[in-house]
Amino acid sequence: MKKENISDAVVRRLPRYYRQLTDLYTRGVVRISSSNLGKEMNITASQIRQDFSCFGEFGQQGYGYNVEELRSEIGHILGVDNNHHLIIIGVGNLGHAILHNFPFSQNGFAVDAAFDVNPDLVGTTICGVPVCSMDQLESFLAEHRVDVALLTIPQSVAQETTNRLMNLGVKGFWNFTNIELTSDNPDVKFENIHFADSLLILSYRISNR
Amino acid sequence: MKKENISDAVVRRLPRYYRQLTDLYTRGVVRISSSNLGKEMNITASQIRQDFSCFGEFGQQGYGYNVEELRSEIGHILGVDNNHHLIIIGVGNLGHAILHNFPFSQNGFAVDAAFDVNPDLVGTTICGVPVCSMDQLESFLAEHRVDVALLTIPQSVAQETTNRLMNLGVKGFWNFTNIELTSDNPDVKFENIHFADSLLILSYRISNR
DNA sequence: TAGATTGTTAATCGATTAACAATC
DNA sequence: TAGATTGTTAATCGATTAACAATC
Repeated sequence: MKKENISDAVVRRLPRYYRQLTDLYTRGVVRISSSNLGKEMNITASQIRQDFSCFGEFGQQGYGYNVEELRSEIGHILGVDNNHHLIIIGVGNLGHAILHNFPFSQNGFAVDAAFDVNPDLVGTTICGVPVCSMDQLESFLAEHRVDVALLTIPQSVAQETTNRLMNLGVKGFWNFTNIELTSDNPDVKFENIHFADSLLILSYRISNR
Repeated sequence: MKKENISDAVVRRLPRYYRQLTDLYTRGVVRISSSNLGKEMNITASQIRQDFSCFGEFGQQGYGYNVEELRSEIGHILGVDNNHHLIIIGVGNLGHAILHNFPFSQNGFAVDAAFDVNPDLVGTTICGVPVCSMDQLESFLAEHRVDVALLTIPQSVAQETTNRLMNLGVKGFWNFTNIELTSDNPDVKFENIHFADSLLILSYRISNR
């Protein structure tokens, strides 16, 4: 159990472990060894044991890992039981779609409000989430703890809106705009969904044989 | 100029270079050195030169890189001028949003058709793209070349639909469902947008200090 | 020419894999 | 107990960084 210096590569594998273990759990599998888990996921058993050992000792020699317990441990590491609070900035087509489809609560997030500049939307409620005016950001954040802002706004206002939210204390940004956001506060974390980058990577792969 | 064994890490950086160079180009910047590009992108100059040198010699000693030319070279490597053809499988909220918002043509893709099981949608046209029945997949693919299928369908049918499309010759899958798709044909390429994984990575980062 | 900057080779660093003693 | 499988240390592999001769 080291707990220090967890590499980015390890962290990026955790959600996939969590997904696989959830799947095993719902299939009724009680225990699994690193080598069998590796076979299912196309990962070496070594890597799996190495990854888990960054966070603790979750297995038992001669037995392997208890699926339910390991799933819960990894969920805990990922913070799914932290009851995070999220707001949505920008309720266009994409914001709408995510609000409708994405299982926020399953991933430990509560969506407290959405914000948009469109006066036709302000005052309405979408999937139980009230849509507020962007002018209300300051007053809302004065009263509510917000851990993550989901950004589905035009590129042109993305960085300035991020700055505004950072000044109001928001530390996590789930960025769906296709630009790189920056902060000089190292406590502020960005996670990007760059659609275009993803499609271009696929484009590369199908273009070269 | 090696051209063999381009690592995944390098490929995943290419779209970001492309984005940055597009930005520089629209800002009217004519030339840039690896060290200045590195400063803007928070990457070492070494890495930039190493990355580019996988594909050719695009710079000039004492001068640096011509922005317009380098941008065009990287675009070419990514295949943006290959006129790829794409179909959308599943026109729910997310499929709709992507169809409305995503600049396919800017990234070298033409959207030829969308497919859905919902009879209310079949026969309509969304953003100039005809929505067809899933039953028409076979006949459509018999007549049209399709390079990529964008999947925004329920998890429960994702792998079987993928198999069906692979049998019809589709080699690229842009997967928005939150499961891992597999193929035993090594020519078939998957690129995933795993929303939940992304949010959980952010959840981890904001949970641990 | 002198200064700047490339492309590439060599050195370093970090991540993955292999091996194995510990132990359930 | 014997077999299985962990957690961890050591070995290997690959990716990033540094250095520098080549040259515009």
